[in-house]
Amino acid sequence: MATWTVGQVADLLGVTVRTLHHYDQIGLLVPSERSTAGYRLYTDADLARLQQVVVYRRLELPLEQIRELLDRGEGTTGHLRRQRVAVMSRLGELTELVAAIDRALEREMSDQPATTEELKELFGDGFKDEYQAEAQERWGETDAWKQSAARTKRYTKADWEAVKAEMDSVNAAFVAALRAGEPATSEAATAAAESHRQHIADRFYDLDHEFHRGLADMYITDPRFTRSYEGIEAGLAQYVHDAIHANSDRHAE
Amino acid sequence: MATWTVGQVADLLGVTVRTLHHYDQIGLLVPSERSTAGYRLYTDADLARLQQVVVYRRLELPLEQIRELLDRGEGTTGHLRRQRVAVMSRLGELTELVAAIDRALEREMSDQPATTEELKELFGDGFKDEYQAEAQERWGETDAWKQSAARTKRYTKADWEAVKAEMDSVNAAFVAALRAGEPATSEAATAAAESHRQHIADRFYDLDHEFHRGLADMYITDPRFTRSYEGIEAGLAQYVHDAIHANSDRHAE
DNA sequence: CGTGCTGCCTCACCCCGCGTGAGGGTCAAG
DNA sequence: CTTGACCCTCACGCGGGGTGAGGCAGCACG
Repeated sequence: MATWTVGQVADLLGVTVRTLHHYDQIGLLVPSERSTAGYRLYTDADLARLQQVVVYRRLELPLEQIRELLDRGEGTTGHLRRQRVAVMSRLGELTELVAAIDRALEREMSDQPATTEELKELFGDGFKDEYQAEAQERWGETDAWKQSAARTKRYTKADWEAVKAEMDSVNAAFVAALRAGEPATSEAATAAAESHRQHIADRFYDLDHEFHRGLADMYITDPRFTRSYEGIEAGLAQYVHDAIHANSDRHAE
Repeated sequence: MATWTVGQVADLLGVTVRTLHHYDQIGLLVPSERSTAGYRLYTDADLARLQQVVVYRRLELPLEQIRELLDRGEGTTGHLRRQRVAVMSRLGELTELVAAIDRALEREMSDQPATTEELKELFGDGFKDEYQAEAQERWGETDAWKQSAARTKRYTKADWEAVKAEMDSVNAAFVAALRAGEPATSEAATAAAESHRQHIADRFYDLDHEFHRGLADMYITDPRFTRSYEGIEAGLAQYVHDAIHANSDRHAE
């Protein structure tokens, strides 16, 4: 038996028949064959693909993105690595949440009934104050941090807009390279990485190629960075990370 | 200023105005007041409730369930504790997933092309084979495990159905008590716990009150158990856990 | 040969948790 | 007295399917 029908596939991989219909309809998983009666017939290859879909879906990636990922057609390993990064990022978020709950519990225990101000601090969007505090904790003593603080202090609204625009264009370059299927070691990708480095060096703090690597690593280990890159394009965090390392390799020669 | 408008609340807790409208519409969070012009006005208490909603929502509970939970009328601490348990459980699930991905990566690295069978084994529904194997690893040497294996080996399909029916009725008792708002230390809840113990003692292995506590702990630490209880009713895992401990306390006197 | 039964097909509506307008009132500052 | 920024309601859209309805396909049993 070289092919399976919907019901068999459904049992095998733990999805519903309706799901298979849906995936067929949106073109995510079109069975390679049909019987004369119109029955969907899935091959081994189809099953392998479905398996990938199922795993990616566990990460709650939109089906559209899953399709792009799978159609980018790199080995399974690339997908798996990306998945790992994504899940780790979610893990990080939840860990943060636990910490927030603990803080709330502690406060509650000590009978401070938690004012509005504190609420915001505890659960707010978790990016602003909390991040600032943590950033300072992590890098407060470093020269880079001080330099960055000094420079940005006098930035006007217009400056910030320019900064954002520059960053957007760098990101766009990364996305373009990624979509074009260029490897992270390609000219396009490493050029984008170099722009990235220069942008930061211009706007925030001196940044050599070695330090740039550290930043790259953070992009895939800190959930907040990962999330913001993944929000732009699936797999982008990992790609940017790889491209920066590749660029630093080039400049090390 | 004792009340806030939608926009202020939105900024404060990091939700959108539309979300607040929605919550009002479905009765999840109806602002305590309205201005003469019809503006929604949120009080301190409303904010506290919203904060709970926000946290529960991060756990991806359906809004309907969140409403039930909040209307059950327990203190903030109770909610926070439950939330902690739930988040931890989700963390466990994700950790499992990372482990699964790692296994797949390893296999991929060692150039085993991974057949469908193997994939299924790796990612399958994660409850059947995998659980069996793990269970044996954890308890394979214990008397309880051997006893259970010996007894259940000869169970027929009809036996299994009876077992399931018994378990369902015990669970129904827990749910009824929970819904009625009975505390976990109540007669109803501890009686259900006692039935639970006897059911297992009858069907699987001898189970005294001390060992029963161990089982209870597992219900809130092992994500698979947590998930299956939470799937029946939100908050049930914690409730069953508490009821079992309360019951064991009674019998220890 | 019919009669069930299970499994497959398509078509089409429903659900949740909002996002995103459209069209219009409110309120404080200049 | 206008101009924005904010607020209101109403209503449609979307993703990822669930859940029928109505109708063939294929096999077993009598």
